[in-house]
Amino acid sequence: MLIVFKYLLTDLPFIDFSFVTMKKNTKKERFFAESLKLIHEKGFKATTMRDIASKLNFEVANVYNYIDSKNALLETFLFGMQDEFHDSLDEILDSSYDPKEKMHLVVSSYIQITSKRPYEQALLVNEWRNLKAPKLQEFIQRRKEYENKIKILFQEGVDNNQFENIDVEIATATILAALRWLYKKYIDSTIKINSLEIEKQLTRLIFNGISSN
Amino acid sequence: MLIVFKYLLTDLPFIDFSFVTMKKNTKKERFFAESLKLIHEKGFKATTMRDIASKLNFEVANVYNYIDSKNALLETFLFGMQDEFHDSLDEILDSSYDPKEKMHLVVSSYIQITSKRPYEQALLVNEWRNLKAPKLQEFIQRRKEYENKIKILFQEGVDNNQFENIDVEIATATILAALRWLYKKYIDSTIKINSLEIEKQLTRLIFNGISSN
DNA sequence: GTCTATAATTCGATAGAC
DNA sequence: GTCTATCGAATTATAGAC
Repeated sequence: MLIVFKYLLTDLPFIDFSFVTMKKNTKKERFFAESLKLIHEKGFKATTMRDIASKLNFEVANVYNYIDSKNALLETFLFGMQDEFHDSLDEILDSSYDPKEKMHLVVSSYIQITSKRPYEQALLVNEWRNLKAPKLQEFIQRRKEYENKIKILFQEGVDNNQFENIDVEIATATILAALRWLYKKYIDSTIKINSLEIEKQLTRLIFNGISSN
Repeated sequence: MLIVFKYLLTDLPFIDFSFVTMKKNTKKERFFAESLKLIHEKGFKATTMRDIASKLNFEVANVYNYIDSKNALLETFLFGMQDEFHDSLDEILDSSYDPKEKMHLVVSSYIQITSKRPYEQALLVNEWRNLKAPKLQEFIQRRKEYENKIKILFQEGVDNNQFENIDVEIATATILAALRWLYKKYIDSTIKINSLEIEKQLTRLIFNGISSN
């Protein structure tokens, strides 16, 4: 069974922090786009304000025209992206689909978001550890809530006999792990990627595994 | 089908860099064990030589009794761990099992190594980006070779009609992603973990997915 | 918005005595 | 092996002129 609910994907709430995919008209948009790429390539800690300034052909002090601090820059990317995933998940869970259909939708929307913001997703996966004291706990807390929602959804599917009776923690961690690597494909690939084909293959892997018959 | 080849797991080549699981008799062993944990918890860049010295209750200069540089410390952990995974994989691939049996063995040995060295595995997954110029390329090259071997193995299984005809890149990335998160469970969990049960569940997820029937 | 200049701190690493 | 002392470099961030 393979169902694609495209209508929902185009209805995803739009949050305006897509500095990469948007046309870089204003200097501010270009600042965030270049910063985002730099942080992805070098890592947050290894990316200095001088690196960013140099990339934009101006001096270090000018960086502070756009942001208050280096950490605020990271927070902007991470929490913006986290909001997007949460809003998308909540919309799916609030629908009347059954657990299996909902899980299909989760996979589908996850791929959709990743395809639109692969660099932000890379930061979400790799750089969240660099958040500072109050923001870090907030981030971890929200991520835990996200994972809990997936756990509950999976458990409903087990109770429903739509999913195999697998340990909920292991299943959830594995499903999310199967989705979290995908940003690499969108960033590294030289050719245009067909997200529908990705969705088909990843869905097959998550729901039916690699074994034939 | 669920086969566990335990004999092979106990035959894994032993590489003596297990600073965590070994009893910490000598000061050197304790130095590496505490450094490893610190780097995992704070991240490599955020962990200072002063942090390490403080943890071991001596002064910064003493750190250099054990290592030549901060980067050499990271290299020790990462390349030691990489060697272990490679040796284990090569031994499996050199056997006469069929592709599906070999893939079972890969999963099994991967879990085995992770369970023995969860902190080293955490560094292997999260901290390799901090390697410097010549070592970084070497690391990436070796990891690419590892992934290529898995790709080839999967393709053999497809040709063999044992695996579904899924895109090799996507399948390989997903299989490895399903294994790479596991170190967290061994580090975070308070209760003793049954690796055989983990193996059973993860194998089921990878080979048959979450769907029932 | 852009620059120069610099403050204030932190970090990796070394020298050299004991 | 352990210590004190310190160097030199790099970093975030700010002040203030244009």
